[in-house]
Amino acid sequence: MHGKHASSFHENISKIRTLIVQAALEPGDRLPSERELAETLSISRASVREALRALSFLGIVETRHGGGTFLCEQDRHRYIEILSEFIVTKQTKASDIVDMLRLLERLALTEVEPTPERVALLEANVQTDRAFRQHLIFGLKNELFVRIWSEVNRFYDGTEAGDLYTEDERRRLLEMWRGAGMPE
Amino acid sequence: MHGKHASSFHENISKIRTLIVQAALEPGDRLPSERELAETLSISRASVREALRALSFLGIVETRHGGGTFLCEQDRHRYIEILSEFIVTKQTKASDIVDMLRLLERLALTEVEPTPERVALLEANVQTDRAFRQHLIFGLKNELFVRIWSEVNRFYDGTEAGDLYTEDERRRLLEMWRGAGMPE
DNA sequence: TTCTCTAAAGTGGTCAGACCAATTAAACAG
DNA sequence: CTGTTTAATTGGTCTGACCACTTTAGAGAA
Repeated sequence: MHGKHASSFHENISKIRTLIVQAALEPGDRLPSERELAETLSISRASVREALRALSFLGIVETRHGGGTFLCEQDRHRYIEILSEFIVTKQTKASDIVDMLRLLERLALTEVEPTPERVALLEANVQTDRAFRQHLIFGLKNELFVRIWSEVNRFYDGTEAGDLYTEDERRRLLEMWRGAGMPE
Repeated sequence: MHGKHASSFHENISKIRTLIVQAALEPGDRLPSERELAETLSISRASVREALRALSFLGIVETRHGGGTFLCEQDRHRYIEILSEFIVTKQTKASDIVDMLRLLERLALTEVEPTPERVALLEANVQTDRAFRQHLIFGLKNELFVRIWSEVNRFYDGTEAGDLYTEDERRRLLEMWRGAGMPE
């Protein structure tokens, strides 16, 4: 027997966070490279990457292709409290939820470039309301945005309210998007 | 042969979510195995895993070692649980906060009609970043939207990061808005 | 048959090495 | 010193393998 694989996903995250603390890294500083981390922590690079991806998703770390991995501003954020509050108290009007989703998704249309691939992707999913909206949102690269949308949308799903757009509306949105092309 | 890298992290998440919807999976159902997903979506298993990890963080999916990957129960409890977890970790990229605010405010410009009164109001406040943006947002009638913006912005204020736009930018936004005029 | 137990198959978790893509730093020419 | 080119660094993805855990199917005993 060999008892290897002593590492686990959460332990790896913990290791990296410990390393950040012990190295006295400050917001903006660059972490060791993934290869270096792998060797230092005695885990594979793939595991390092999964841990870093999680830290990135949590907003602790930021990666730049070819540049390195950097420590984010470690600020406390209230926005999740907001969402939890509005969910718990659920004083929110259902119509506000719908409006919110429509606004966010419409925003995605104005902010994301309508490349041929993206257009094709949406076109292929125009028949399914939820799939269509998901692809719309995930076009944005802002993870905070995706998270907020996910939570609001989950709430919406809980209401069993059916489709947010009709297929005609979705097709019209798609046309408008393709037609828009270039801002400024 | 190693060939193309047509995939990206966000696209992969999108693909998997689409697959979940199209397969009409219900909470508790098992997703295809990672290997199967990799082949179906034409991406590597490593990429599938990174995407699944993200979905796991979003509370959409749950993995069991040796058992499989399952769609989460989407009841309220689970959902509060996720939020509380986010609250505990309370980490978010500052850049995402900034992006979020800019997106929301830009959205307000496209959604709110530039009536003479509103234009005058913004013009009167164009010298102060905070006031300008606030009047922008309050043009939207969606309470949830305003609430989320308020909280996110409060956090932003906490960072003492200074103005979000320069005065020139604000003036340009104003001009763009006034020029846009009429939707549909 | 029915039950138990074991071996095999299936699935997520990890690892290793390779190549691609973007950035950065160094070497170079002017 | 400045701008350009080249090499090294680093994150992103792919492939294939093996480990650890779970589930399932089949063999064997009652």
